[in-house]
Amino acid sequence: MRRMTARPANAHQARLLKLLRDGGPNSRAQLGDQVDLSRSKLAVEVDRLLETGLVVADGLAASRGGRRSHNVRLNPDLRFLGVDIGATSVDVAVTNAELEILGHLNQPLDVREGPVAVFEQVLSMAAKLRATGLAEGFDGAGIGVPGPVRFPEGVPVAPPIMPGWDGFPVREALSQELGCPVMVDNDVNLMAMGEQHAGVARTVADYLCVKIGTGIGCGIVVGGHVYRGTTGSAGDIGHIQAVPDGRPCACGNRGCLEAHFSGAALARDAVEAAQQGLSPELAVRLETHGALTAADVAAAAAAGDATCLDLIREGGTRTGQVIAGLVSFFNPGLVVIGGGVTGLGHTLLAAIRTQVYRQSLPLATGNLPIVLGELGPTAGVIGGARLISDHLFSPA
Amino acid sequence: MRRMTARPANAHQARLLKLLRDGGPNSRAQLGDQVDLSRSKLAVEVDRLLETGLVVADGLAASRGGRRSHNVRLNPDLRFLGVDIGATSVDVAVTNAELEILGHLNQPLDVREGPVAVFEQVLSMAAKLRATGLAEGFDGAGIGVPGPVRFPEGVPVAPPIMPGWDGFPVREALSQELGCPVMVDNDVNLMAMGEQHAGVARTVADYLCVKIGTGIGCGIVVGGHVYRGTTGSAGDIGHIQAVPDGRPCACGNRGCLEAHFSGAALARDAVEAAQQGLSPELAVRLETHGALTAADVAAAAAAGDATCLDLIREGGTRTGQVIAGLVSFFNPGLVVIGGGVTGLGHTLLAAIRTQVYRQSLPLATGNLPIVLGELGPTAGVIGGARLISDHLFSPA
DNA sequence: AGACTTCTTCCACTCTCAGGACAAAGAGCG
DNA sequence: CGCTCTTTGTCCTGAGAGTGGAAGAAGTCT
Repeated sequence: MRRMTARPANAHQARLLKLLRDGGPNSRAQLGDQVDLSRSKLAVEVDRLLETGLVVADGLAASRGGRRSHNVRLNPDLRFLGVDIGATSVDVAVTNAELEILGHLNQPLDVREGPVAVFEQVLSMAAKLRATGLAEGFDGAGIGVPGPVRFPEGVPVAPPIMPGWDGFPVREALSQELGCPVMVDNDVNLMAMGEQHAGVARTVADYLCVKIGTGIGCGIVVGGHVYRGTTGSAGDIGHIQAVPDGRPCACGNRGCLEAHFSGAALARDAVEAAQQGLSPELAVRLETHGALTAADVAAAAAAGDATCLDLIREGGTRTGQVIAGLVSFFNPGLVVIGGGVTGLGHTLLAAIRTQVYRQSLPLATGNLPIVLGELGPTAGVIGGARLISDHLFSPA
Repeated sequence: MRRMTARPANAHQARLLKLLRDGGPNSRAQLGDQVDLSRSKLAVEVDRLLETGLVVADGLAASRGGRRSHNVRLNPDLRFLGVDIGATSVDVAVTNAELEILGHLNQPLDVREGPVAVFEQVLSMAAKLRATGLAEGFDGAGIGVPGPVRFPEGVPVAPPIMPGWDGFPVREALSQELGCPVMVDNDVNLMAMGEQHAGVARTVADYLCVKIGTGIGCGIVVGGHVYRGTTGSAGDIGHIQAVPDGRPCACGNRGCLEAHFSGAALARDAVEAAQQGLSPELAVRLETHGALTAADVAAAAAAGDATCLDLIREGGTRTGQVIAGLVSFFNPGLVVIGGGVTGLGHTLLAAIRTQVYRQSLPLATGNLPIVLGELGPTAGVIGGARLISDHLFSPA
């Protein structure tokens, strides 16, 4: 199939495309209820969208008491690629234009191997998905990388954990390889967009999305839009000081949140605890696997290991301290916790909640839900699809 | 004179009004260079604005090489009132439609005397300004209060330092008394708007404005607009924990920034230092005035008093710690320090800068100016005028 | 079967707006 | 002073956007 290259010609068409993306197949009449255009105008714009091929007819809608309406929907052959490059693994998924995941692959992969190796992997995963018949090509791709990005150009800038990526033209390179438009963003922002599109944050305009993985980051959504900051490093909360004169951090300071709690820090703590004989559970796991990860701590904690529970609680408290400050500052309507360590689940969440509700003022916390992300590993890839669809469904 | 009640009829007119407000008298041709409208369309809209009386003809412009253009400007009889209610004093100023201050009064006043007493004072100050012939009435007023505000209604919500104000319909009451439209906001947000309109922040879209007065607050500007948070308490950074297990704070927690550094805390520290004989300079002042304020500390520090310099430095360091966290999180393009304690000047600024540049990541601080506000006590009242003019110069 | 709803199409009419033509008013130059 | 060139303001026409009414098509419900 030839790929779509059409773009909406005006704001009305863009609006309609987004309604169809978020609401699925819809009748003209239903669309009319949502957009405040005259019937005639609406018909004209829908017809033009049909001409472009972005939208296709989709049979008859159920009657709402009178004549049945003709449904329209986004072209079911449209395909977006969502790519979430993490520090230690990569997710690649194919979605349709309604951002439903049609196929999803996950592979361990060290981002430090550099852009060339990573792209090779990503492209081969994309090819594999294509080979299953899910897609003949892609109409757009949204990529997340674990570091700050100069958003308009889609280029990582000074990413601490991605040696070799600084200044690499990710957007341009992948656009060439995939032959479709590409947008690049921070992985945390992608997760925030994903949870906003299909997860817990569907109804709030201002919220924070804290991702605790190998590192810690925070997606900031203001008025429904991701806020990226002046240089694209907004939300980089891993290096906020959580413990005065605390542990040394890779960044050169001491007491950074990330040094005290993150996937990496937790793994270190777990090994230490195992070696000191504080946790027989962990010691066994260390023996068998040769290494420990956050998942081991989660499993041990689930089995009732006191040391692991303590580790989680202390990490949650540290994280809660930092989040409490952010809540006072930003006064969000929701805080979402996500990322690799969500396996730690409600023990972690409870510790964070306790600390935030204790430290922030009642006016800010009064009606503030703090919840786990709903989408898990799919948040990032859905966010990627959302990112590129927002771009493509805007007037050129 | 009868007060103006006209409002722009569409977005084009609103745009033109704001250009005239920010750029002063302007020729039609110059306006045309800025708004991307055809000459005919522009002429129509300008004519309509002239009809409403919001805009008046203003003679001929200088030639730009051809026929001279007819200037237009905002009606010079328009008057806005800017009111900045602080914890211990109130500022009232009259501006024209270009937000130039025509008259300014300042009086000490304890906000805890309650809304009725404070409004009496404010209204009498406004009357005094009117009596000087600066204004025959007001076309709008912008009010700042030292606490969180439910912005759409203009009502303070649970303000910690304003007993008796909770839920008081400030906007409605003052609108009645003044007989003109009124908008109410947090005093810190007003300062942020003032510095953005006429101060150091004219050219940045995303910045933070930290006001250190009796308390500490932070104005947040995202994309040129003040961000107020879900419940209107965004920027309330005074109760972020700066010192673990630090001093007890009025809010019930320990170690809040405000408990360690603010106008109030500094005064307490100064009295203590004087009584312990650590600072002869302060002791003398305490003797003569019976009390000490931040201004005394500033004066003593300027005279070289080591204890005072230390107090300021330590306070700056605490503040810098918190700001460093906010900078990492928000990645602003500028940080402005203002409020009553700016008298402490560059000693304070240096301490804050040192701490921020040390603790935040280079990507966020790389090109981050941290500067003192330019407008001093006029920032708030200019911000007030700006607030109401933004409202009135928007389509109804 | 008939009355009522809902949806779609068609059409006439209004409004907006851009851009060209032209006149008015100035600058610069010889 | 006269000429040319530039800039500004005004007028006009035509294209396109958009509204709302009317009528027909396709349902439901009694």
